[in-house]
Amino acid sequence: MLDKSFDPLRCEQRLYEKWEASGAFKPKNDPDAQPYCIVIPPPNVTGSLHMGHALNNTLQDVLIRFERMRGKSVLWQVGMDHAGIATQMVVERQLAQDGNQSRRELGREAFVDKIWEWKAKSGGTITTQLRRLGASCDWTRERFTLDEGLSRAVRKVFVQLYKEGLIYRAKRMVNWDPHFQTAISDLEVETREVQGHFWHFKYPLENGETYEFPIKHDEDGNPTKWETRNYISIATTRPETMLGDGAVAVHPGDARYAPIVGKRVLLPLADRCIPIITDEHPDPDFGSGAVKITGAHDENDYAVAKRHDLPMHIIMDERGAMLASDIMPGKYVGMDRFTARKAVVADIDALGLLEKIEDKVIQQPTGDRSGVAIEPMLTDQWFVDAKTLAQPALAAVKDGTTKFTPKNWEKTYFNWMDNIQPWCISRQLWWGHQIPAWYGPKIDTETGVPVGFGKKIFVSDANEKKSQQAEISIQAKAYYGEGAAINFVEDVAVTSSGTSGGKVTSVDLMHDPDVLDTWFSSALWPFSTLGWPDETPELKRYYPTNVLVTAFDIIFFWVARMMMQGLHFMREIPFPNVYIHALVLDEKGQKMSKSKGNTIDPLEIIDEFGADALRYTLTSLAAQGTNIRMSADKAASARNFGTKIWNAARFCQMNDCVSVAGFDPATAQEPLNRWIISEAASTAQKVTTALESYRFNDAASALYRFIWNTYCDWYLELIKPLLMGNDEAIKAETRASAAYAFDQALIMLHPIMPYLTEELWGQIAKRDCLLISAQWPNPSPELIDEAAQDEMDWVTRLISAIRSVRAETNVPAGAKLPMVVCASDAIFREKFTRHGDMIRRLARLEDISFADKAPEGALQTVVDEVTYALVIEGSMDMGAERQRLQGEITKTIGEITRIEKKLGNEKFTARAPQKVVDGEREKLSGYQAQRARLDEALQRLGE
RNA sequence: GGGCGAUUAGCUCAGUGGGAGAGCGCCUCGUUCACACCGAGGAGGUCACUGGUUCAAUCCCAGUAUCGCCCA
Repeated sequence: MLDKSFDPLRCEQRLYEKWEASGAFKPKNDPDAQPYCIVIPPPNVTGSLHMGHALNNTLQDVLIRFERMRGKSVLWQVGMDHAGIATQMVVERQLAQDGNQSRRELGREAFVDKIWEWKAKSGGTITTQLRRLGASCDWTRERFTLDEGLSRAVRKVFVQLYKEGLIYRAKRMVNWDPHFQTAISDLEVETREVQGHFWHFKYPLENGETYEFPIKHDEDGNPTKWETRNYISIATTRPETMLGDGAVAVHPGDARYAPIVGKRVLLPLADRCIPIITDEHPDPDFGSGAVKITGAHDENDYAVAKRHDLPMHIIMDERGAMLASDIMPGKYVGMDRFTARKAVVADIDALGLLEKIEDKVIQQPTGDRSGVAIEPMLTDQWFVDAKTLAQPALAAVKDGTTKFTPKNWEKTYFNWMDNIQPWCISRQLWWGHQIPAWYGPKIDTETGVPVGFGKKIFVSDANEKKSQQAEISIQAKAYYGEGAAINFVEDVAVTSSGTSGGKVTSVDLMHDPDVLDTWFSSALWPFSTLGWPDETPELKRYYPTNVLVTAFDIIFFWVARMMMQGLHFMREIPFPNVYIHALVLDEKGQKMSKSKGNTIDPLEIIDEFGADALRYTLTSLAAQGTNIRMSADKAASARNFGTKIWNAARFCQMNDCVSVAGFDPATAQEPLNRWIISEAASTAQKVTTALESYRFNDAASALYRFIWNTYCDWYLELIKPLLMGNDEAIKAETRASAAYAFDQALIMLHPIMPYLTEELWGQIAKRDCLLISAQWPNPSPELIDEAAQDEMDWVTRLISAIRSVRAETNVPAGAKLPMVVCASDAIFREKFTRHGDMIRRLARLEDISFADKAPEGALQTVVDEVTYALVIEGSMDMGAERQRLQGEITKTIGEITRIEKKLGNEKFTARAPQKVVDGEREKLSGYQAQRARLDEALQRLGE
């Protein structure tokens, strides 16, 4: 006998282990089975399960379990990425807390060892949590982006792209994170609005020169008043950058400054002169119309500086402190950028050159992980020519080879791909794939002498340090000459080279210390995890994968980059479908975030309500194109749904409704049984179609309706009299049908609520296999019996109508009333012979008789043009009954008027489809007949 | 500034060119041997606004308003 209810905490782990041990998580070893593969969007090794993961992985698991039950050979490829910055941050913080040496004190190798230790001990919390969620991924194939195999793929891709000219090293403006002291990609920078200032400075003209600056204008904009100025006014939100100014720019059409263009200003504090130039960049209507140009520290200024060949002074070091150089006044050297900002403002003020300070809301670029202001900096970095790689990726979506669901996300994808920028892939970190490039000096073509360390680059995709150095040595000797001794050094500051007799005798090479962006390896995920660059059977069988399931905020990170790399290296898209699901918000519709403190921990929901409840909630809310507001209340009602199913199973068990081997649902005779079999079949169609088209909420609600509203509320109630009757044949058929329909429900609900369904599956009957491996329903259309559906529809409507009358006229709930059916034809009597017991029981009737007319003073209701009279003892509330009937009549008249008006419109009858017109006529006559019955009923009540 | 989306019952949200739906909440009744994490019944909505297309618009189109998100 089943317990009173399902106990998730007691069952979940046991069931999960059973599934895993059964081998169900591994692809089916059947060459004829159709392959189906999803690669998990790799969670970050430092991460723990949040609601977004819970949704993302629930939906993947629903698809995976569904396709597995459909008999496909299913691979859910799982794994994690190494999350360069995040992981390094976590371990550095931990070292600091434990009072250990810092990263730099420890040295690179020891530090990386520490990270591996950390990973072994604390990394990958999320994989345990995915198990709790019920994710049925193939753990035997779990991968990590820093695995040997995946690292090999990364090196191969890097080297090939380099040789193809699609990866290059260049000095460009990058987003520099002074906290982590590394470059980061555009996508890791978020713009935050902060309260800042606009400082207006005066830059005096060289040698005290003056000019006439217009200060008043007439209506036509012609100047009417001038003042004599010996300075040019500029404004800035980042005063400290003025120390690196290379020019002041004005718009070429700006007449105010025409007299001084080409002259120079004396840059205050720095005491050097910079030119006044013209460029299209300054907006004459904004501020003073003059702009300071700091070519090395601002994206726009960089463009101007390049156009005019201005010097680009790098004024900060990697920590954002002022850098010693010949242009940097000693006073500021070593000052943090924000300290320097204050100092510069104070010093300018002291010189009397601070014109004014305005408050201003600044769009501050901020590191999404560090939270500090990002500094645009001119540095040497590696870049991917994303524009070129984007072209095939763009085309594949344009021509429908890869489809987005919902489709409108394609626009977002196009928009980003069309405006794609070179992708900065080098990171000044230690945790990650070290860039497989080695630097050496370039041979001067004139003198034959090695010059300019770093100007010559060698690459190798070999796997071991030794073989890399061997390969690089061969390349180096080919370049520097066979006689050159090749030394590998660790520090760029100590490189040397030797020459003798015009030949290179020795040369130092250095491995690039930087690592690649984590996303560089994640982009290879759909094929690197399947074994590439080896031609493994998995790669052959499962690439392209079937669908990528992810949230929209990751379209740029994953989808776009996986598309680019997949197409380039596999010559084929990585997935034909991209399903973009909702974001999970809190109850108030706000993004969940730790800083806001409004997160809902999925594990807490699992602890309280069970994994199934969480999964059902998320699935039922996963409507396309909308976001999800999560709350514990919603999980509670999903839990209640589970309890309902559990108790239906208990009922079946108590009544010996156990699935019968070899039972053919098509042979059922009883309309009631034929009906529930029909309903199960049409539910199967709905759920299958819904899951095939990623309409998860439709699948969930179809199952909810079938199980709760159809099976529990009606079917189980209706079979009670049959099960208590004496007809053994009917009882047997009913038991078998009840068990069959329930099994169907369990099977179809399994992908969404795997634990509870598996537990019931095992408990209520002897089975050949676990539910996870059971076969998905593929009901033949002949199981759908419209006549049975119509008949049971009538039964349920009649019962509802009688219950409604009873409740509205305050008939005591327990009272059993006799009912008179005001119809006498044989077919009708026969219906009651078949279903009388059920109707009597559910409508609480004592006895059903037939007559032409309703008896005086009875409650009456009309269903399908037939009047049913409930005879009650003693006096009833005539007023209430009259009011009730009058209400029904009013409603009916409303319908009649509406349809008559429609049918009275000649254009309608002429132009609307015949089917619609006929339908309306039929409805009209139905309502008219009903109204006649209701009128009679009212009259019979008497005055 | 550009783009996307939303606006339907008290709340959260589905949905459809032809009779407005669910869950939760609310009201009334009920502990009949699956289930009170329940059952029965009920109240509650000019489907944001203004135009247009159509025989017919909550749905399609245009515009307006409000809100949200992404990008600059």
